[in-house]
Amino acid sequence: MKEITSQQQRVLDCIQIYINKTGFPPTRANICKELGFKSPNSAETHLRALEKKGFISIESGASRGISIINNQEHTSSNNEYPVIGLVAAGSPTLAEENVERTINCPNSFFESSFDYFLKVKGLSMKDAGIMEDDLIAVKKTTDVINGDIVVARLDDEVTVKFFKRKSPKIIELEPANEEFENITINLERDELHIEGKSIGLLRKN
Amino acid sequence: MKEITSQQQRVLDCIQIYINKTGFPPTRANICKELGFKSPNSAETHLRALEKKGFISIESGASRGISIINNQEHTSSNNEYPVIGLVAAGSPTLAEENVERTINCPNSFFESSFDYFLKVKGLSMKDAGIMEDDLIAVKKTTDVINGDIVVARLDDEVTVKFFKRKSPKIIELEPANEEFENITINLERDELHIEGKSIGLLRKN
DNA sequence: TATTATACTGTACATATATTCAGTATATTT
DNA sequence: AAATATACTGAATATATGTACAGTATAATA
Repeated sequence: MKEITSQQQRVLDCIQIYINKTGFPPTRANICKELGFKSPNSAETHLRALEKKGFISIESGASRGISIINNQEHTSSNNEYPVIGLVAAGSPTLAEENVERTINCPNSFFESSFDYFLKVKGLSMKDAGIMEDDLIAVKKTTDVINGDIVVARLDDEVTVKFFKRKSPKIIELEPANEEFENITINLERDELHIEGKSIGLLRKN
Repeated sequence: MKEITSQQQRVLDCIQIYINKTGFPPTRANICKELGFKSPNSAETHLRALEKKGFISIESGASRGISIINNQEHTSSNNEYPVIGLVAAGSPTLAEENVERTINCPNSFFESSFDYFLKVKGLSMKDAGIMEDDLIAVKKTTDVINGDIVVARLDDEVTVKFFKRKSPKIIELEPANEEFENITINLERDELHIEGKSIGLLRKN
């Protein structure tokens, strides 16, 4: 996609504003009136340039047949995010049988992007404000630092805990509840999988 | 707004689907083709009926000048919800100076509709999983029952607590933290305002 | 019983609209 | 120096489109 010129940006903005205001795209004449052009061909050539550069698509022959092409990243569109039950055994996969339902949520809802909601079982993180059946927004990543709330898997056991690296080979998974004990992992002996980290929380009363 | 008929619903759906697919509304002829009508006037009369009942608006003379009117409640559209800081004194009004920012969120995000997010100060509800700076989704209502987490105001002091009615005249506001004490209110002496109740919670790590 | 709303077909037409062609001018690229 | 992209005016036109008019038919309402 080539660079957009400032005039073309004005035209593109004009189209978006017109759609927001009326619910349907403008005609060439509408654009001319909005931007002060005196010939419909002024709008036409700009539209063709925008189409060529991939910012809009034009349905040939159709009146008001302009649609703005959303380049995924930038827009604040919504997605259906899967809700996965935290089963005591097994990796929290996105396989269909593990998806309880989905939640529609803006892509940029939390500070960072995320991949799924995990439904929390138990109260091992209660002092961190994570209660039973809360949904934590999980970002799939292994890039975690001390203090992160991580979704960790030891063999087939999945838990949500604070991450703390004690030494290059020793990691501790700390609960936020006096009644639970730290889990110490020696990476030379035990296999630890970091499935992701929590970047937000959702609770529906 | 009168009842919509099943055929009118088909036409309305057709319009929405057409917009989703193409980015602009259909013509009469488009609707006829989609629904199998043989006369453009079939679409026209349905459109006029939908307009009369308030489901759409039609811009006279404009081609494809149809826009669907969102009747707030029903649609799964998004809204900007204000985030209000829990100031120790004063009612949590939606006045501009109290709105820290807004959060875009589907209208049907929580089980019930709600009016604003309240940013929580302090840890008086920590055992209920409500931590400092958490955002609780507040529905403006005075219709609360025992066990509800309510936003209550005593004079100018606003707090979030469990609601418990002890007797017709006595209400207790219970914190969820051993270090805090119950607040007992005698409605004959003290003035209690229930600003709303919490119907959900949002935390951004 | 008359009226109104719903649900269509079919024809006709004014006008709303996309789109082409002919120019002018400037800036950038090859 | 030639070609291409940008940024317009102005006029012309085929067609896309809204919309009115004339019918038919059924069901609900006053």
